[in-house]
Order: sequence, then C-alpha cells, then structure tokens
Amino acid sequence: MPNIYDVAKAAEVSPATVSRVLNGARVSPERVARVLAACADLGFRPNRVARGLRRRSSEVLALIIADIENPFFTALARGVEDVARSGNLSVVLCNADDDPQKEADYLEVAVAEHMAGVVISPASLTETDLGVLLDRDVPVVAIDRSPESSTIDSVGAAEEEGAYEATRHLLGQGYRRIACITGPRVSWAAVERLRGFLRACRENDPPRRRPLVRYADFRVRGGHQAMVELLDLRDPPDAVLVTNNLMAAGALEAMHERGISPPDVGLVSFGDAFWSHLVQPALTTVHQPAYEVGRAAAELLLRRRAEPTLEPQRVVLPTRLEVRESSTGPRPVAVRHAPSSRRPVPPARSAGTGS
Amino acid sequence: MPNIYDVAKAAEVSPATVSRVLNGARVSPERVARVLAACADLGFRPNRVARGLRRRSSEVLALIIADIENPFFTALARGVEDVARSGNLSVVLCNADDDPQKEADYLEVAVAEHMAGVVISPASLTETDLGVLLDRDVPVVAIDRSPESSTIDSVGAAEEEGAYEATRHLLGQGYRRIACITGPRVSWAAVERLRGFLRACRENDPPRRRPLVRYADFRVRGGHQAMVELLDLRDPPDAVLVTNNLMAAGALEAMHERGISPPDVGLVSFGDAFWSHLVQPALTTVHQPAYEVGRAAAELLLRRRAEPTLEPQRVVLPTRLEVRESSTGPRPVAVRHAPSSRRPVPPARSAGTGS
DNA sequence: CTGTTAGCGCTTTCAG
DNA sequence: CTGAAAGCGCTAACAG
Repeated sequence: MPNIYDVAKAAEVSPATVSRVLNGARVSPERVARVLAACADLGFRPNRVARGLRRRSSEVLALIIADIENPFFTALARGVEDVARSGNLSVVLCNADDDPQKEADYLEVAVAEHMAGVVISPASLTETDLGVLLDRDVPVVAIDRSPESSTIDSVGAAEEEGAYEATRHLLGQGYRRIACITGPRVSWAAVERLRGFLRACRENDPPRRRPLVRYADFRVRGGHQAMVELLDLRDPPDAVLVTNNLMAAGALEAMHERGISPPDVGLVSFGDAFWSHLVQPALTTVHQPAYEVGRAAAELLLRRRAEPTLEPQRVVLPTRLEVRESSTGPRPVAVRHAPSSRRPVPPARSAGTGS
Repeated sequence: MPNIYDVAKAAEVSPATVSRVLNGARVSPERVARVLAACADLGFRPNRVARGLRRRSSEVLALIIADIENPFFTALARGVEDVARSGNLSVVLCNADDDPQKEADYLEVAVAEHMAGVVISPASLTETDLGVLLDRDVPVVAIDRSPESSTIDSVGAAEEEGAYEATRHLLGQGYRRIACITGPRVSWAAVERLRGFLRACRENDPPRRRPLVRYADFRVRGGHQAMVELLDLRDPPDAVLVTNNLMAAGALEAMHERGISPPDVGLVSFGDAFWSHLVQPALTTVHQPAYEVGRAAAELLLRRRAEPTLEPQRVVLPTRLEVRESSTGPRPVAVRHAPSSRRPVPPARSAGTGS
C-alpha cells in the first residue's frame, strides 16, 4: 500500500509535488508525467482518510432518510445522487428507520467522519437535533422541515395545498363523509397534509360533522390498521385521503378484505408508485416531486458548500393531483338514498360484509 | 471543536489516558470519572477520521447495491443493517444504479475511506472488479455471485430451483407455451433463474417448442417492453415467468393495456412486494429471502473481520413458491381443449391455494 | 514552479 | 496503571 512518499521517491520529486499533481495545482508538465507514471506503476491510490484529516472535510455527503422502503425516499435519493455526482461528491445513504436513536447515531457518524454535508429528512419535529452538525459547521439541508428550519436550508413540497386540492376533489365527486389517514404527529408532512384536509373540510358548505382523522405511521401495516378502524365505525367514511402510498397500500388491502373497493369508497393517496395504476381501479394520487426535491436539496448543499455565509433558503415545490379511477364518486345507490341535508349518507359497504 | 488534548488538559491527565478511557482500556476509576466529566464539559466528540488514519480502519461498512428502487435491495439493506448494528458498525448504502462506473467509484471510495468492509451485489459478472478491495484486504462479501466468487464469501438464494419450481407449477396448471422474461445476461441471478426455467421446460415431456426467452433489465420499463414483444408474437405465450417484481409490474401493465389479465395468461414473478396481493388477481411469486440474505451477508462480514483467515464460505438460502391467483390455469376454453391425460406435469409440490 | 517542514487528531509502543 | 513521544498519509504554509 504505497503512499505519497513512495510515489515521490519513484518519480524523483517531493511529496508536495505529488500532492499537487493529485490536486491539479500548477506543476511542470514533465514532472506531472513522471508522477502519473509512478502512481500507475505502484498502483498508488490516495488515502482519503489522511486527506480528510488534513483538510478537515471529505468528498462524501450523507443522506439520512426515515425509511428506505418508502418509494418517496428512494426517488429522492436518486435526485440527490444525480446532482451530487455532478459536484464530485459521493453520497451515502443512511436509513434511520424512523428511529430517533439511529438517526442520532448517523448524525454522529456524519460529523465524526467529517462528511462534506448532510441532507436529512428529519424523523421528528421534536426529537431530531441537528445541533451536532450546526455546531461544527457541517452544511445541512432538511427535507420538509426541521426544528431548526428557520436557520438552515430546506426544501419541501406544497403538502398542505396538495391535500387541500385532493380533498376538494373528493368533495366535488360527491363523497360526503371523508376521512384522513395521516402520518405521525411529529412529521411535518403528515401535519401539513392533515391541515390541508381540514381546511377543505372546513370550507365545505354546509360544514360536515367533525372530520374523521386517524394517525398512523406512514407504513403499510399502519395504513391497514387505520383503515380497519375507519371501516369498523358505526358510521364509516365514504372516502379516505391517505397521506402516503405505503399506507394507501395497507388501506386498500383492508378494503379488499371486506370486499369493498374504490371508488365505492373513494381513495386518494399521496405519492407516486408504479403500482398505483396496476391496482384496479387505478389510484388517484397527489404527485410528490420526490426526485426534484432531492435535486433541489443537493443543489442547496452544493451552493452552501461553495458559499457558506448565504442566507438560509427554503424551496417549495408544487404537488399535483393525478385523478384516476379510485375517486370517481360514491356508488350510485348511496347517492340516490341520500337526502340533501339531514341524514348521513348510508355506509357504502357491500351488504353483509360488516360483522 | 475540542480535541483529545483539550480534554486531557481539562481532566489533568495525559492524552493517552483520554484515549484509553474512550476505548475501554484499563484506567483507574477516578481518572475515568475525570475524563468523562471533561468530555461532557467540553462537548468533546472523538474525530473518527483521525482514529481511522491511525488504526487504518473505520467503523462503517458499505453496502453497494445495483438499484435502490428495487424492493429486493431495500429488504436486503435492512437485513444487513440489523446485524451490522449489532456488531457496532454503521452501514452506508451506495446505489450503483446498474452502472459499472458508479460501482467502481464506490469501490474506490470504500477502500480510500478504509471502510470496515463491503457487501456488494455486483452489477456484472464480467465488469465488476473486486480486486481493488482484495488487494487491500478489505473484507468483502458478494450477494449472488461475483467474478471472484471462489475466493470470497458470498450469499445467494436458490434461484435456479425457484425458477424451476415456478415453471413446473405453471406447466402443472395447464399452461402450454410458457415464456421467461429474465434480467441482463451479466446478472448471475438472471442467468440462474433462466436456467431453472429452461430445465423445467426441457424435462417436460413431450418437450415443447423452443422456449421463449426475453432478456430485460430488471426494471419496470424493461419488463413492459419485453411483455409487449411477447404479446405481439404471432403465437404468443399463454404464461410468463418474470424474474423480478419490477419487471412483473411492467409486464402486468402491458397486459392491462391489451385487455389481457392473469390467469388467462399466467404470470409468476420473483420477489415479494407488498403490492403483489393488491393487484387482482393476486400475483403468484417465488419468495426471495432478501432480508435473510442481508443478514447472512453481514454475518459473514463480521465473521471475517474477526477471523480474516477463514476459508471463503458460500451460503445459499431457499426460495419458496407462493401460489396465488395469477397462475390458476389458462382460460377455460383452452382447458377444455386440453384433455386431462395430455397434461404433461403434475402440479408442482406446494401447499398453494391455487389448484 | 518546487522542496522543506510542520502539523490534522488520534492511538500505541515503550518506559516508568 | 500512566505519560511521553512517534507517527498514520496527506496538505498547506513558507521559503527558495
């Protein structure tokens, strides 16, 4: 495992010169050639750890995500990677697995390894502590929001608006009793989406009864359970807005188990998934620009690396409703039976599936 | 950013002593207390880069995968993480994105950063070069196979058998003209699965016509295109074995576009996906023990770190056919035409619900 | 343009 | 059990 001194000796130059050619500083062409030859000869590869120690920073950035099985994050990751590579950074992915402890561990690793920067989707608005990075001036950009949002770069999507629009859509299709299955209370995105939902409910005229809300965990099982609860209500919803696609899968499964299927009970989900249009009927979704969010995040990071003193910036990307068949309207019979104001809409469950 | 000298000064001990308490060496309890107090006081965190330089190894292992959007790899990643953590290693994920160049870059990073080890799912049997790791004695374990397989640890699944069993199953259900959409020729798994398929075809008596095979890229679009080609044949297949679930999604989409759906044309896929049973009819799949493969890989790595001179080991995990509705048999008219005595193969052994 | 030199922060002999 | 001192491999002043 040759080092820079071995190369220097072989090329008959000083170690500094070797370092210079390695880093593209000005060196006479003739020496450059000698050094390069020696490197190839010895199979030399620079030790980045040593360089990192000396320079106090590395060429790799960490992307810390909450759940590697969530397609949103994998798409995001590709966005981050694509622009990071164009800035000559490698990116390593750290899966916090929704566990604040793991997340904290990775944050530690990031500072201890002098990572070039961190893009993080904070697991929790309350528990995530970016202080360890900020203290050490590690560039960081948050996806969605972080407790420190006002002082750091961040990028998010227009979650509230997306949920609002989706809920309006459901209302417009004739659904009367809409529920929302959202994510953890500590998740900014979950809260925003819920807000959009509630705003649409509130605005609806005449106002409906107290909105039906379930908090789950952004995962398949959580969505399944939440939907089971909703369906078991004495007066179940006739449409559900589910705030991510993993939970939507679980919810759909729960519906199937009861022999219910959209659009009899309407379903709108957040996020894109290639299986959205494989299920039948195809799922109406609120498109999240995951890849673009990733790109934007990496761009902010690059920018800050180059110019550490810039004002913190927040970029918000639009969401977009993609109407498919899971929300075309409640079953005809239900609509017909529903008197305009007093009585609640009869449950849209198929006869005999209840108990 | 205090260092070990600052702590030493504050605790009135030598830097060596600080290092010792940090690493759990024998130090008098009283000094341990002083050092710990000083650490907390100053907010000291050891610099892993410096430690890595000195010790010539780090506490993080790299997991290099071919496609982060492939659920197989995300499940695998969780397996690796779970055991790595139990061995006090952090794991960072590197997405090679099926690009040998990116893969090579990450390999470089892994050696240059003195990673504790590498778990890699080689993009290509021909292009992937693990030499750079082996030269430097970086512990490495390959998922599936690598060009250097005979000399390094590896873990894989019983791909050939899985494909064989799946094909037998299809044959047993009365399908007569079965095609296989497999992955790239350079992928060990793709080749194995194809082999299993071909073996089953060959064994089938009387032998069918020349087996229909399409090579794709293990991604949704590739599966889609391959299925389009098959369906456009003058004499299209009546069943298809698709060797991963991303391609199966694409294939299914292509079928939908043509108004065809399983089990009229049978479909069996490799790999689990939560959406497998959301589509209707639910997909018959060959279960791959992705999580367990990940665990096994990490265990091999830990083992080798502890005991570098052990013989290379290969572990093979079983696959399992999960019969669902996408392979219950060709459309009735076809079945009626096929006299039962002619049916070439008894149903494959499986406690399925399908028959 | 080039070489010399002094560290980056930590671990690890080696004495004591 | 503890401290002094010597680097790990590289880069960045600083002279020349």
